[in-house]
Amino acid sequence: MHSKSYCGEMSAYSIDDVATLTGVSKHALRYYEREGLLAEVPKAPNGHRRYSEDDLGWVRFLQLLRATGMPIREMKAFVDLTHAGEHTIADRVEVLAHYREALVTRMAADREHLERLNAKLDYYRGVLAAADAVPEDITGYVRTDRART
Amino acid sequence: MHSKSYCGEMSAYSIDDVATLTGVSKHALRYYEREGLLAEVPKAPNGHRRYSEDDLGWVRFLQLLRATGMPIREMKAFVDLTHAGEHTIADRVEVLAHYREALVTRMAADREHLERLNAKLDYYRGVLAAADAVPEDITGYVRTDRART
DNA sequence: GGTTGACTTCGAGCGCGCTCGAACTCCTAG
DNA sequence: CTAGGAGTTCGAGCGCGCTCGAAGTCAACC
Repeated sequence: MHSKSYCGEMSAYSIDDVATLTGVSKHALRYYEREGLLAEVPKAPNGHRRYSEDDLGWVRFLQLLRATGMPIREMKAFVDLTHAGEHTIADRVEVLAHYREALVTRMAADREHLERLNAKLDYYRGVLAAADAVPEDITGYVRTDRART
Repeated sequence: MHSKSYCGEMSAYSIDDVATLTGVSKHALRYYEREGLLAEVPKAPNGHRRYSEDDLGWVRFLQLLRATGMPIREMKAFVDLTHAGEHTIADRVEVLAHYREALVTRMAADREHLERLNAKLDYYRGVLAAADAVPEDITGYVRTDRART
C-alpha cells in the first residue's frame, strides 16, 4: 500500500489500496462508480483514482447495504436520496428499516435452516454410529434413508 | 388441490400441488428434475407427473439445501451420493457439515450487519429528532452526514 | 529508447438459477 | 364437435452482479 500523501497530511488511496482494504474488487469499484453508487472519485493528474478516507468509508457502507440484500438498483436510489440532501432522511430511514426487516426475517429463517441441517446431520451420525457398532450386517435388516424432512 | 387417490390409500400430488405446497415454481420443479436433483418422478398414464409423499419431502429437503447456500451443482453431487448408497454417508456428512459451517459464518456476519444497520438507523433518527426539536435553523450550523461507517 | 507495470475506458461476456413461451397432448364439459 | 384447461417437452432468454480483456496512457527504471 503506497498511500503517498497527496496534500500534506491528507491520506489518499489507490484503487488497489481500496480493493485490498475492503475486499471489493477493482473491477467492482469501477463498476460501482459507473453505476453512480460512488459519485465522482477524484483523479490524480495521471488519471488514476485517488480515494479519500470518506470514499473508503462510503465503500464500506455500500458493502453493508449489499450485505443486507439490497440490490444495486435500490442502492442507487438510496445514494440519490443521500445526494438530494437532509430533507430525504425520513425516506432513507424508511428504506433502511425495510431492509432491516428483511434481514431480521432472513436471520430467523437461517436459524430454522440451521436446526434442520443439524437434525439431518444428527440422523446421519446416528447411522454411522450404528454402523460402527455393528460393522458386519448380522441382522440382514437394511435401513432405508427416511430422514428426508 | 385435487389429490385424487391414484392407488387406494396412496396420496399423489400434481405438479401444481407441489408448487403450491412448497413454494417452488412448477418451472423450477421441472428444472430440478432435468438437472437430476429429483430423480424420475413417475408419470400418470396421461403423462402428468404424480409426486409421492416422499417426493414432496425430497423437494423440501432440496429447498433446505438451497437455503443453506448450496449451489445446484453441489446439490446434484449430493443427490448422486445419496443414490450411490449407504457407504457414502460419511461423505454426505462432510458436505453438509461444510455448508453448516458456512451458514453459521453467514449468520454471524448477518448479526454484525444488523448491528451496523441499527447504528445507522439510530444516527438518522437522532438527526430527525434534532430537526423536530429545532424546526427552524436558528444556529446556522449545518450538520453534515458523517455516519458513513 | 525500450520495457515494465499500474492504471485508464469501453463494451462484451459469463455464471447462476431460474423463467418463459411456443407447440403439443390429453381430458372434460357444454 | 368444439373449446378450455392443465399438463407435457424443448430450447431460448433474462436479470443480476459482476468479470474480463483489449487497447490505450502515463511514469519510472535500465
